[in-house]
Amino acid sequence: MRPLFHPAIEDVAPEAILHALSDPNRAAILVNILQEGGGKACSSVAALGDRVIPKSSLSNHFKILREAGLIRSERHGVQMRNYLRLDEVNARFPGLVGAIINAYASGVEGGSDPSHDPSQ
Amino acid sequence: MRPLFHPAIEDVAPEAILHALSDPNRAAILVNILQEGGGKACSSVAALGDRVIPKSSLSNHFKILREAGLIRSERHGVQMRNYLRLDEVNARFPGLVGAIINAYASGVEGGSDPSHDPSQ
DNA sequence: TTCAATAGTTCTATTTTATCGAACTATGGG
DNA sequence: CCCATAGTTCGATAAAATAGAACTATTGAA
Repeated sequence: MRPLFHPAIEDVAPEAILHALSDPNRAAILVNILQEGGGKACSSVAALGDRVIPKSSLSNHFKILREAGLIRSERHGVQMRNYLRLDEVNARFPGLVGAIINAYASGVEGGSDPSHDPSQ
Repeated sequence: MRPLFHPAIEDVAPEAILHALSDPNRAAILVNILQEGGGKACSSVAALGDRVIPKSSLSNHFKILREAGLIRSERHGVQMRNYLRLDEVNARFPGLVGAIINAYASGVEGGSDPSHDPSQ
């Protein structure tokens, strides 16, 4: 099994990030990891909303996030832990990921905090 | 020929915008329109960089931008003029389009003005 | 050390989406 | 009416996403 490719931050392309996050599932995974902070396993996001995602699809989603430069995946024992590369990505593309996360949050995908009204 | 669908701004989804702009050609078209200001015809962006885009593909790109809520297309005589819906989109998703344009600009895709230094 | 369980990856077939040439439609002018 | 221009739609092919099934890696027993 090849050892998981992580692009250097200078090789990360905007289109890859946009493509990765143009899928609401993947955006939700990113937010999920962000909320944890400490490295999330694939299996712990097996369901997003009411939809159960097959693990082959999940694995692919993580791969796309990884190869877009958004996350780093490390094996810890039997499971894989995923960490955001936010600092690097923010240094390269200031405000990009934040604006995307805000955009998704302004819709009504109230996963954790549906108690406010953003912008209007 | 159906009269071109433009979504109401409140129906515009973040994933549609990200998907639309995850294609560098479409991002370049958007920037192109932005630089003009006054309504750009499809045919006037027939080539982006060194690549000539077939008009059926171009038409499709404009359609995707339009249905993502990013542009408005109006027929003026024999041609179609395309206008950004930036104010609306910015009101709904603050900073999103700007961050995306900046991200693309920080790479070296100098389509029309290669005479400057893009940050690093 | 062999076996089983867990966590993910890879393979493969199927579906979905994108691309682009060719044909078509719309508008304006001679 | 006919032609030119500008764009859309159609249709065939190519590329990408989805998800079930099989495989690999790691850990922890027996």
